[in-house]
Amino acid sequence: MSRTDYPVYLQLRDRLWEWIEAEQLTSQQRLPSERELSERFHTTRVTIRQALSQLEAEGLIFRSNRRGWYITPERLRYDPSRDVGFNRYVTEQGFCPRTETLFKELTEVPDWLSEVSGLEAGTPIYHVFRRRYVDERGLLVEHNYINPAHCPGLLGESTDLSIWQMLREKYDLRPEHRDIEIYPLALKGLEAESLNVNQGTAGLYIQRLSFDQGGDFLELDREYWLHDALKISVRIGERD
Amino acid sequence: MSRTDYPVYLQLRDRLWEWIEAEQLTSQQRLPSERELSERFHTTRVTIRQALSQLEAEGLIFRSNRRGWYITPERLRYDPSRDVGFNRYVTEQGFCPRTETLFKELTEVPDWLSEVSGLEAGTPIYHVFRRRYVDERGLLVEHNYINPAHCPGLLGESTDLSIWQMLREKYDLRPEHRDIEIYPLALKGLEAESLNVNQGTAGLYIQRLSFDQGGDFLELDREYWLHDALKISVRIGERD
DNA sequence: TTCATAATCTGGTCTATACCAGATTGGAGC
DNA sequence: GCTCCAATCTGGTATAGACCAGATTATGAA
Repeated sequence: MSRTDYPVYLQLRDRLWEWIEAEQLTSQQRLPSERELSERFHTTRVTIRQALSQLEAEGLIFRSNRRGWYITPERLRYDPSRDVGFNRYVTEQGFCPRTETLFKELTEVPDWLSEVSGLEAGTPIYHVFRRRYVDERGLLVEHNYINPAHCPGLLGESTDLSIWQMLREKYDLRPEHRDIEIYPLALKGLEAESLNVNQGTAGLYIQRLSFDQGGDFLELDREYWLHDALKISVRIGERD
Repeated sequence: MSRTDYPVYLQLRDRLWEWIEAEQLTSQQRLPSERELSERFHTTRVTIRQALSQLEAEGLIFRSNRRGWYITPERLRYDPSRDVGFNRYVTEQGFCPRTETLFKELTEVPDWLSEVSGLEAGTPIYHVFRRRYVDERGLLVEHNYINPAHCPGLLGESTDLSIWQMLREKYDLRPEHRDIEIYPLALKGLEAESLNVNQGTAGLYIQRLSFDQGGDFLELDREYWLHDALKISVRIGERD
């Protein structure tokens, strides 16, 4: 016996879920168009969109701008406390990674970065902006702000692979401690455009601030992930 | 010069933001009703709701069911790697905490818990379900599954304070290592109802699986937070 | 004053429709 | 086969209503 006073769009959400399971749709497969679905389920496009938005919030489906709705791939497991490069841990999980460098520049430390890093505002800083894909779906964009005092000439290197691997192998740099911040936010502006999603799409923000043994600022990493793309997984302890 | 091809609801989002700043609205203050806003900004309720939803996604405002829109309080900082009780770290940040135990029971280990904990399915397990407030806004609900082998009679104690403090002081239990998982999800079912939010509201899921020195399962913690309620903040390193 | 009830206000849901812009597709011409 | 362009398909945006249910407030009786 189902609750009859349940709103239509929630009933549709459940029916769509069941329909997707029954059809055995899998990762990256496309759903029928909204107009077709609204006919099939005897409702309007507005209401079917409400139901689809629910499934989107739950991470079952995602939208590709003006192309349609698709089944969301499995979440990527991610441990921000470790230094394993993106390409490596994506590959280890059986997916195909890709990184695009959207731009890189030598610029000046802005005020907000000065506050968290301890660097003096106006001094030089490397800034790299990259987009990362898994199985050809763009999952995140990332800003890296790197202290050039410890790695002169970094921008001449390729930034399509792990920056930390490069810092380690070329400049013998490794972080001594890190301040990590994580919180949900809405993707907007440059980040939303770069990921080709609508303004206000749910996302997850991950920030990592790395310092060396002497307490010097090494690097700031600001990642903007799609909300359905990852599952953070950390093991604490097993030491002392 | 503003982009004229910008959708109305995004212009409204920005104008609402500016209006809120100009009015100096602060934490927990109420916005005018949607009907009033749609008149004031010369648009329809549907469109104003789109703009409000954007600000909600950004965490600037939140809705209280059929009561209105309110300014979101500052995010709570939270470090899931530490054992500081909820009441303590909320108080330390200048807020007022409150915890309600919605129910507690002695039940049997379900299959999914058996898989992650190593306990045999069907064996007894304590289950506590609580709701936590900050400044009288319900921010999260939490399920605790506790291994009764290590703390007999736990349910007789009050669970409105820190469970870990009790485990530490009464039963001399402390976790040796933890597996933590964090990801965004949609609040639905029991969790949405308990927090008095609409089905599909954006949330953040935090799971902590704790084991003692011998590798025995101690406790599983499943927290469902409002997406705009917290900022996870962890320091890694400064050891070895 | 207290308490129940009625009126009112609020966001939540839903219909039916229209047009837009970007993405894709199909066909004409080379 | 190829390129280019037009037709078509897609989701995205917007209007103008309507009614509902829960929350709040005003009212009036005890």
